[in-house]
Amino acid sequence: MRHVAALAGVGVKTVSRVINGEPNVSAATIARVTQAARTLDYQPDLHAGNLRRADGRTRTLGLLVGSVDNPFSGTVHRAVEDAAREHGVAVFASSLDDDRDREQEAVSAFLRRRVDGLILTTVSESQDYLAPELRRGTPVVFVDREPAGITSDSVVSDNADGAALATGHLLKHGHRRVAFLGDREAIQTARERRRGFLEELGRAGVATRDVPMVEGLHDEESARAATIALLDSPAPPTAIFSSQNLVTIGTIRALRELGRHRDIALVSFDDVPLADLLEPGLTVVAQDPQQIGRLAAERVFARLDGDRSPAARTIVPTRLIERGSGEIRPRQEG
Amino acid sequence: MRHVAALAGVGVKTVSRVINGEPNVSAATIARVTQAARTLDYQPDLHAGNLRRADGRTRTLGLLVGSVDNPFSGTVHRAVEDAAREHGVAVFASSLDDDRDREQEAVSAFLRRRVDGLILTTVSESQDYLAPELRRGTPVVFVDREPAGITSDSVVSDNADGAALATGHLLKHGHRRVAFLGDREAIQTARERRRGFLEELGRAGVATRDVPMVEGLHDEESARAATIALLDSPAPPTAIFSSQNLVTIGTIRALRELGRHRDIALVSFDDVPLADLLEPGLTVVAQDPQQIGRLAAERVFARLDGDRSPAARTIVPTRLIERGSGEIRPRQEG
DNA sequence: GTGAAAGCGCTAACAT
DNA sequence: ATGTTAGCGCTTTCAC
Repeated sequence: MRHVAALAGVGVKTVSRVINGEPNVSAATIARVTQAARTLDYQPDLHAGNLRRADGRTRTLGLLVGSVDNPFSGTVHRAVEDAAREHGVAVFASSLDDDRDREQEAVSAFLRRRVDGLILTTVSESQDYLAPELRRGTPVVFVDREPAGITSDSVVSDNADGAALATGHLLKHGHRRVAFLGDREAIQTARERRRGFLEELGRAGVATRDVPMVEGLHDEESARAATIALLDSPAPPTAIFSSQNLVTIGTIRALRELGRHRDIALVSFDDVPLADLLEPGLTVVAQDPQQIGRLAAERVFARLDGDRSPAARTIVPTRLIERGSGEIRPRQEG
Repeated sequence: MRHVAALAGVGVKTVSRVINGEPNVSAATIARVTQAARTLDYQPDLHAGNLRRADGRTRTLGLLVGSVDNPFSGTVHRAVEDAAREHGVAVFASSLDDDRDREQEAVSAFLRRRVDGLILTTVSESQDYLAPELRRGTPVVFVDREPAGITSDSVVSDNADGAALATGHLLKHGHRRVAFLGDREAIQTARERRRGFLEELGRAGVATRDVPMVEGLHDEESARAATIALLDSPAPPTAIFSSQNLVTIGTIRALRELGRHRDIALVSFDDVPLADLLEPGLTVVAQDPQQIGRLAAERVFARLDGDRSPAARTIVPTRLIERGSGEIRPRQEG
């Protein structure tokens, strides 16, 4: 900046004024400074400025998602990016991998870089370590999963409701033996989905001891193995509710291998790419990751703009999409 | 930091030493400072430090990919993140959307934030605007597409070769009328894929005037419409080579709609999720986005570690995966 | 083993 | 309309 000032024959503050579009600079000076900056390929150092700037904003935001190569996360990320771009804000993205250490590490990396706001998917038991940061006024919005041990904004799907929707759909099609393939119990959304599933069965008067449940599934392979074991058991289910997209894919593979994909009903929580092109098409309870990302980002920016209203829990509705697999009726025995 | 120093009853420099794990501090002092930092929830400001630090590294990297919600980009991103994490480096991710303005905007945003290195997918005609930055010593690695108007490292798939592979596969299965569904000509990889396609046809002695080609396809819908028009034409193809994943999906939808998915052969450049679960399975020339991301990141870190070797073009091989759709033979007329 | 002073690139506050 | 001075939170250099 000093060099630019020298070349343009003005003081540094004038350069600063031109760069930041502040008033009270003559057109001629603006031109000279702009020209000098161009000649020297000057790029203002945002961080140096923020050190002194009144609002101390880095125009940077930290985003922690399940994994940047997971389609759900990707859509959330994209929505956040779009909102951030409108505000001239860049986004740091990290993958959680449902690993507590990664969560700590990522948050700490964000904080050391003085992000203006945080959008987080978490796995740790409590996010109370964020309390000091919240007190400092940094907006933190939790996405996909709600926070624990702390109060802050969150944007989540209605997991219990969506699971009930899926379960009810299977019951409506005549199933009584509906299996539940769940993720790890440590994951809040997994517990919510199980709750929705069980409550819906309860309302229908299905004895839960008749309900095959497998939990702790976290990837395709474990889900595939669990499905095979389930169908090989003495009292196999006629329908499956799989509570997460990776699990769903494993389940589909297992059903294909066993040649049962046309007679075992399947509803997935979470949409998967190309679900409509499978045969049968995959019936899902779809979340709306685009909306989740957008609302979370809007929340952050509203907070940064001074919104001091109490922390809010925003619920993004899920939607049942019938594509075939969920409308299969049980063979005879029903 | 001043507060921590005061609380611990030491000078600021000592705090600095403790934070950065520098030698010459007594164990007792380290303990006192660490304790004080914890009590005050002190987070060192990385940027303030970098202002003065000798190497001036922000431990930050800028990544520009097609779109963060595209599976190819997501995998590249994830590989870059993993490599970056090992180096304590955070990554800014942005989406290009094949838009020149976004390219400029993103690069400029990265530069203003003083990233240590850049990993870029580009669309502009020339990246010569990066020359000053390169001279300054910032490592820039181009991924997926090679740079123009500038010399720098790149990591790309062998597009022409992959296209030839796909085309040869179709010819081998008896096809003579193979259609080409291409992306915009402005995109370097699109041109390379077309070249590989045409060269392979040439080697087989197929007259190129018999080759139906549609270019400028950029999304599912345009590809779907193009496929329908193609099959409705007086001399429809018996096989299709689709040169990009979104285009492939549009093509599959069209073939399904027309009920031709079991008699028109299809090979896709780029894998798509669940391609093996479609019926017929989708034959693809798969790229290796994980490898592309990893190699690009390694290149950046090698440069940051002082590697001054000439700019290199790293080619990541593609691989033909037979899954059914590419092995369909032409009906009679062949 | 520790601290004081200077300065990184910038902006705030107050000149002029 | 423009320049000067101080200082943001840190690391450097050098002294103790």
